[in-house]
Formats: sequence, structure tokens, C-alpha cells
Amino acid sequence: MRTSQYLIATLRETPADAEVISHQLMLRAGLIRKLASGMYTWLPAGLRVLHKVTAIVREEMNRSGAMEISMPVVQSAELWQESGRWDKMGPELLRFVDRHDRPFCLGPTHEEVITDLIRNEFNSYKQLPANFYQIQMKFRDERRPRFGVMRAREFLMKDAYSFHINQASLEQTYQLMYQTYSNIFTRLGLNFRAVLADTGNIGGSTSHEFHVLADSGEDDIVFNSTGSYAANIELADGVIKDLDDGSAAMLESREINTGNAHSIEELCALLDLPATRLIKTLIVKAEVTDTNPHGLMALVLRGDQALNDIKAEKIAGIVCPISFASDAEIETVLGCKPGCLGPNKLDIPVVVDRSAENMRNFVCGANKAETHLMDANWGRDCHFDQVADIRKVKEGDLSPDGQGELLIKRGIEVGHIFQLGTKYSEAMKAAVLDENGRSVLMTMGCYGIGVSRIVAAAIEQNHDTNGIIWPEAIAPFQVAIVPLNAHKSPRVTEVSEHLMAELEKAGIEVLLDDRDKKTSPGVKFADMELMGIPHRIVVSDRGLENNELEYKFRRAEQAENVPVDSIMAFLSARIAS
RNA sequence: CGGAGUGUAGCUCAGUCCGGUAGAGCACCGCCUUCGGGAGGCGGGGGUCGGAGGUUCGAAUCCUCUCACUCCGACCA
Repeated sequence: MRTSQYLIATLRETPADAEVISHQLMLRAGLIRKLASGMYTWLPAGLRVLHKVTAIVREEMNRSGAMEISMPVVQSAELWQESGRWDKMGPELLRFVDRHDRPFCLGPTHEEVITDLIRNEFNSYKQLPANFYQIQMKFRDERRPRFGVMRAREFLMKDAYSFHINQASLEQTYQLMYQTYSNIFTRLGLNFRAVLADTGNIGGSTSHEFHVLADSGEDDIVFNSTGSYAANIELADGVIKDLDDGSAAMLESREINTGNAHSIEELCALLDLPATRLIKTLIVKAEVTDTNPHGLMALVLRGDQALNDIKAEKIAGIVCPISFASDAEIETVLGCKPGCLGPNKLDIPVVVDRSAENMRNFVCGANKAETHLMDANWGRDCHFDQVADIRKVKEGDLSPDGQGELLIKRGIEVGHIFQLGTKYSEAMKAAVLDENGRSVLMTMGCYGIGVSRIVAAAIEQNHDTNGIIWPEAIAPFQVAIVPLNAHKSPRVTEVSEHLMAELEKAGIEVLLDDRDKKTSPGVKFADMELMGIPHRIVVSDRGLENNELEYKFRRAEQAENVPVDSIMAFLSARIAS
């Protein structure tokens, strides 16, 4: 390819409405342009990258034995009503009617369509297991699209759905997909982690997310140094090192005046105690029942620990999404404002985190204005109804498997695999006959990859001040040829053209920067670097006088000279490796 | 959906407070010079100042409404 016949849509300056680096560089390198919020046109160079990612995903999915299909983007409401998600989904599902006033939606995911297909096609256990996938544009009307294609409304996704006669078969395919995903992200050249994940509303028992590590990621992922444990912070478990073992002798408790000190920090300063000696009591909304007429619940943690909302939402009776009780509600029910609350003599359910379960002689609110309880103890002064893990793990906690300490890093979720169970097959009556001629609901799994998001994630992980540094597997071109003074030097032109032809014959993708003499060398260098092309050859009279070409690897500091007649061997060795 | 902000040339922005001929740099077109790190000179094209309404002799500028976009939060199989 020649730049003179290609859309090199590079921008010198950063567009004002791009905040994260991948979004800025995708615009500046001329990969995408915005049509509307969360919707992007892929320009030629960007589409080349997207296609390379797609090709790797497709190859590995095919290798795993999955079958590629293509389902409609537009889906009729009936199926969604049948699964119950038409009402459950909310405005994220973009709905509209056709000319006959029949309701439709743009597919945000395809569980309904695939389940409908398979319940009609499959009759026997002998047809199982089976795994189907597609690579297709999805549409989700996100409340707040952001960061370019990282969180877009229209995005390219690989989604796969597997069908099984039982849980054991599902687990086999699940493992296969786990391995397939690991292969895909390895081939893409990304630094990633597979982590245990929350199954969220989709249900099911087991789920893993695949995260590309990058500081701009939207998720916190937790893992130990040996790699034997990794989880999304939403459900990560960890062991506190300095946990109180509850062996100390109980001291006499007493009320103390703490004035206007309300926060843990203020109390620590006032009492000259570490936060680990304090107890934090949070009041959240709960369902109103006979046993809990106030509709509130107390969540108790050690003073230095933070609440994990996702974990807390799993406690029976808590209102989802979790919300804190207002000051007025707390005062009405507990007779005290927040700031002096404690788990003593509360007539609402009290859930204590394991971090506070065994504490001795702690400080907690006395449920009385400006008053805290010193040297309080469970049983004698305070009570709890239930112990649960509701704590957000911290860096430095011990790994739950006993292997070292936990690290926390930011991650971009690029893949997610689920064991669905029978959620959809039950709702949509998708069954086959087993070997005894009995009708059995199929067990399902589903497996997603954010293909367009991978492009952004790769940039987040691979860039410098000059622009993108593509992993070689997904670069739009492998080699850039930059001729200098081609308009004056027939020899430079000839060598450049010849090299391009040779490389293309060898199946290597080349971009020859043959823009006219008005495009200065500096502009060409800057553009090729901005676009992140991994290998660059400069052809100049100066070099040719010594029979040399200049080679520079995008990641390297320095360029090096290579004899003209060994350039093909030189390049094919580097590109292969 | 709550909070904040921004809309002026393809891009980055000035001009708005204090109403009076629509600006700069880059990009683009032509000619000349230059040619290994975003060159220089001369000449040129390009805008209903997001939209609608209002105030005024006169509105990019003041007022009202509206639309779009961005950020923070909430939300997110």
C-alpha cells in the first residue's frame, strides 16, 4: 500500500473531546472518527487492526471446535418477552417499532435468539455438546458512553453460546473456552489476567473475566504474585494479616464523650488509637418484613476496612442496588445521627464482617449523640446476627489460598465467560431427549469478547509520547518504508519500490510513504510512529552510497544500518520472531 | 438520571465580561525555495459563530428556550 493512495488521516493536535490516551491516539492516528456519542466510523487503518483482531479470535474459536454463525442485529420483542428480559432490561435495550407497529430491539446480546434457534434444531442428547459463535456489531444504549471505542454504544463483539446435556459437559467446554481465551490474548500480544468474576444478573455458578492490565482500566483486579489466585475486586477474598484473634481479656467498657468527632479519622486522632481498634457501622436499606419492620440493616466492619457493595448485595434482605439510609431515617429508627452509631442495642439486623468478628476491646458508637463506647466487646456490649464477607480486600492482604500477598491493579475487561446453567433454556423451554427418552433442559454457557475494545486496550497498554506501539500481531502494517528525497533520486525510488514489491511477495504488509516532496521527512517519521507501525525502513541517498538501508524497530531507541542485499533476510527474521 | 463544563474554519483555540466589518496557528489550493525529525516566502480558498426565538438602529457577544458533545457520579448480560 502507498500513502499517496491511502487515507492517512493523522492529526497533529489532540481533539479536545478525547480524554484517555487510547481514544486520543485512535483519533490522531486516523483509525476512527466519531459519528455520534458512542458510535464510530472505522477508517481504513483502524479497520485493518480490527480485522486482525477478528481474524485471531476467529481462528482460535474455530480451533476450539466452535461453529461460526450470524444472527440478526434486529430482534423481535417476542423472544425477549419470553425470556423475561423485555421488562427487565431497561433503557439500555434500544427499542423501536416497524411499519406494522410491531416492537423490535437492537441486539445487545443474543441468548434469546440462539436459544430459540437451538430449541428448534436440537432434539437429542446426541447433538450435544455444541458451541456456536458470531462476531458482530452489538448495540447497547449505555447511559454514559465514554473513552471512545472502549465503552461505545455500538461495538464489535464475539459472542459464543454452548449447549450441554449436563453440568459436567458444560464445565468441560468452559475449561476449553478458558484456554481458548488465554490463547487469543496471548497471540494478541497483550498483558492480561484471567480473574474470578461476579456472575451479576446473568446468574449461573462460575464466571471468569479476562482483563488487559492498564492504569486507565475501569475495574480493580486482585491477584497474588504466584498467579495462583486472581479475582475481580467485586468478589475477591483476602486474609487480613493483623486480624484480632479475640484472645485478649475483656476490659471494662465505658462511654466517652467524643464531641464532634464522627469519622474514623477524627476518632483515631482524638483517641490516639489506630483504625484497627475501631468499628465502623453502616446503615443500609433492607426489605421490610415481620422480623425487620424498620427496613434497615447494620453492616459492621473494622475501622480501617471498606465496604464491598457487590458482596453486601448478596446478603438476604438487603435492597439492591445497595443504598445507605438517610440521616433522617437513621435518627427516626435508631434515635441517633450517623457518626456515633454502633452495633449495641440495635433493634435492626446486624451483619458483621469477618474483619470485626473477633475483635476485643474495640471502640464503637454508643448510639447517643457525641458519645462512643470504649473497650466494647461482642456478647457483653454488642451483638450481631450474622457473619459475612462484606469487605473490600486491600493490597497487602494475604492471598486466600495461602500463596503470598495480594496485589491490586487496574484492568480493562476484554473477555467474560459464564456458566449459565438452565436460566434461558428453562425460560424458553429448550430441551432435548436424553438416553432414556426423557426431556431434559439443556445446560448453557456463554462467552464474550469485546473485539473493538481490544483495539483500545492494546493502545492503553502499548504507547509512548510519539504514539501507538502496536503488538506486531495486530499492527495495521508490519513495515513502513520511508524514502527520502525520492523526487530527486531515481535510485531511492527504485530501491523503495523494489523493496515493497519483494516484501509484499513474501506476504508482508507494507506501507510505502510516497507522499510528494511537500511532505517533509519529519512529517513522515512522525506519522509512521503515530500509527505505530512496528518496523521502519528509511531509504536515502546517504545510506545507498554505502549500500545500506536504515532499520528501526518501533520500540527501539536507536536505528541501525543494514546492507541493502541482506534486508529481506534481516526483516523476515525480525518479523517472524 | 443528578452534578459540572464546552459548542466560533478540517484541527487547536482567541474574541463574549464591556454589542459596532469574523480572527490566529496548523491543515488545504497555487507558485518559488528547502529536503534526515511535524521547513520558509508570496498569493489564495474556507464560517448563516450549534439551533430557534427575543431585546436593540445594530447580537458570536445580552435574555429565554432548545439541541449536541465531554467530564465526575450513579448505572452497566
